[in-house]
Amino acid sequence: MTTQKLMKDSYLLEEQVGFILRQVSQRHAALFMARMGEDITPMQWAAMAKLHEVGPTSQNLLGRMTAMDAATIKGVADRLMKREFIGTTSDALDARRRLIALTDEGRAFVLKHYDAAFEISRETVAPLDPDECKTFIRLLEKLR
Amino acid sequence: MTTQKLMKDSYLLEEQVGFILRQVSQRHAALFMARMGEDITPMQWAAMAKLHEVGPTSQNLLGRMTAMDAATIKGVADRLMKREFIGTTSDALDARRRLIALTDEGRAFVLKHYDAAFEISRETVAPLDPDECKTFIRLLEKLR
DNA sequence: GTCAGATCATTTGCATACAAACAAACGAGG
DNA sequence: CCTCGTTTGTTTGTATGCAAATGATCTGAC
Repeated sequence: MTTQKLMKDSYLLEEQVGFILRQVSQRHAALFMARMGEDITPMQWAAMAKLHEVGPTSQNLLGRMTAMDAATIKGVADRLMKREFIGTTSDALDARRRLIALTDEGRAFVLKHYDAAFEISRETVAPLDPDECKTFIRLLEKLR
Repeated sequence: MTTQKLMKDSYLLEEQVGFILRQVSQRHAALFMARMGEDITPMQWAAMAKLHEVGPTSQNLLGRMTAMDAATIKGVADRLMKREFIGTTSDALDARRRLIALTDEGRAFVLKHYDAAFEISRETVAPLDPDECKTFIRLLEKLR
């Protein structure tokens, strides 16, 4: 008889999935900053890319589509508004809503940075070969 | 002759690895909050777990070991100090350094929450079967 | 020994994040 | 038509997260 199974492994921070996730996110953010950091932040880009994808929407809905809560999307929208990348219109059907839409300048910005955005995604998974990449994305999607 | 390869896929936010990474991190944070949110934040836990692992260290070094920059670890350390989970001693060999160490209360806190911390890591990868989990961790580590 | 370059800790400024609380407006059921 | 339970947008407060600048200190090359 040994003490097998009675002894638990130590809790090593480096081995915890949450910690590794954080480091990978940090690396992704660094890649983003290197390519587009002069021009825009990751969250502001996400909001504009989604707006470009789906067209005008309410602020809260845009937040839900970009995984930002109401308080967070408010700040992001305010900063995009200040730069005149987006504009608002009142909704005739719902007095609470403000429709958010890309301005011409905002649309031009998205198109100009389209390739860089693709490249950031590619760089992020560059350490993986194509098969590994497919597997990784598939498993990652199961965890969201 | 067709136009194959001339047409690029659209940039869909949902498909970008950075966006999925963010959602998985959000889910992990939610699991953390559900289990330990009343007691501590993820970053404060990371700092204490690392201190428990390696013993007393300087603030900057602790930051490096927990993937926090100097400004971030400062705030985390201040809040842990206020709760008296950690304490500081001056370093006889280097007047710039302040050695940070767990207090008895801090050490007791870590031990008390050890199991919950393990459980959070397990829950995070629960949607994967054991083989998938091994593969996922292995690939994730290649991206950090 | 001294001095330039590195390290440690701190501070400021800006940009997320999210819980909690609110007022205004909507919508369905009675 | 009224009311109760949502939804929308906003604000406040706390906690990261990181760039950049600063002052104090250390360290290695000369």
